[in-house]
Amino acid sequence: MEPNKIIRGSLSTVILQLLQQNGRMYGYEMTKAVKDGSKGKMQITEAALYPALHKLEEAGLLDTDSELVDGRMRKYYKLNRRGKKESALQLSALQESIASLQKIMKYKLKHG
Amino acid sequence: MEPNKIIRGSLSTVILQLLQQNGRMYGYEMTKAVKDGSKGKMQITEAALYPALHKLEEAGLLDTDSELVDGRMRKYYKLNRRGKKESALQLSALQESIASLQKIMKYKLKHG
DNA sequence: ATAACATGCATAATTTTGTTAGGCATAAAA
DNA sequence: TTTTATGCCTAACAAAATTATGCATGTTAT
Repeated sequence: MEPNKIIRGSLSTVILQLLQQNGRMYGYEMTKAVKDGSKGKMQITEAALYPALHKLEEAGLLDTDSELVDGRMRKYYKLNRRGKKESALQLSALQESIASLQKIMKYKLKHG
Repeated sequence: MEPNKIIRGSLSTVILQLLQQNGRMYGYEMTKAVKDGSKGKMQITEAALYPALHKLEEAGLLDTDSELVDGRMRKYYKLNRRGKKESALQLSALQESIASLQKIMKYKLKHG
C-alpha cells in the first residue's frame, strides 16, 4: 500500500494548510515538514510538490519571493488574501469529506 | 470543489468496507449506499465503480454470483477469505493515513 | 401512448494527478 | 572524494478518476 494515498487529490489542501500554519515556507521545507509531521509515514515528492505550488501561484492564491541562503536560492511562498480564504474553504471541505468517508464505511443497508 | 476528492485513491477500500458491512451487494446498490450514507455529499460514479470491482475480482478478493431480479440481471459481490483480510488491512491503513493527514495539517515548524 | 426517470450492467476517450527517473547546483560530512 | 543534504525543476509514464456514452427493462408521469 502506498504510504500517502490519502493525500492524493488533497495535495493542494495540504500545501495551503501548511502555509496557513507557518506563514511562509519554501518547497523543500514543505517536503520535510510532511515527513517530520507524519513521522515518516507520508511524504510529498518534489515532483508532485513543485507543479502543485506553481499551479496555486498561477491561480493567484500565493505570493512568492526568492532569497539567497547559504549560497542556494530559496523560493518562499505565502498565502495572500485569496489564498487564506481558499485555505479555509478547502480545509472545511476536506474535514467534511473525511467525516462522510467515515460514515460511508460504517454504512449498513436497511432491511439488510 | 469536487464532491468526493477524498475517495480518490481510496475507492477500493470503500468498496471492501461496504462489503464487509453488508456481506453481499451489487454495483448499483453500492452507488446508492454511498449517496445515502453520505447524505448526498459523495457519490461513486458507475464508471469508476465497475472497473474497480472488476479489478478486485481479478485480484481474487471477491466472489460473485449473478441473479435475475425483476427482469434485470444483478451481479452480486462478496468478500472471500482473502478479501476479508485485505479489507481489514486497508481499513487500518486508511485510518492511519487520515490520522497522519490531520497531523500534517496542524504541523508547525520548530523555532518558526 | 409516450416520454421521462429509475434500475442495472458496461466501456471508450479524456483529463487529472500522481510516480519514476532524471537534471543541475552548492555545501557539509564521511 | 564520494556520499548525503539542501534546493530548485521538468519529462515520460502510469494510475485512477471524470465525462460521455451505450444498451436494456420497468415504472411513473403527462
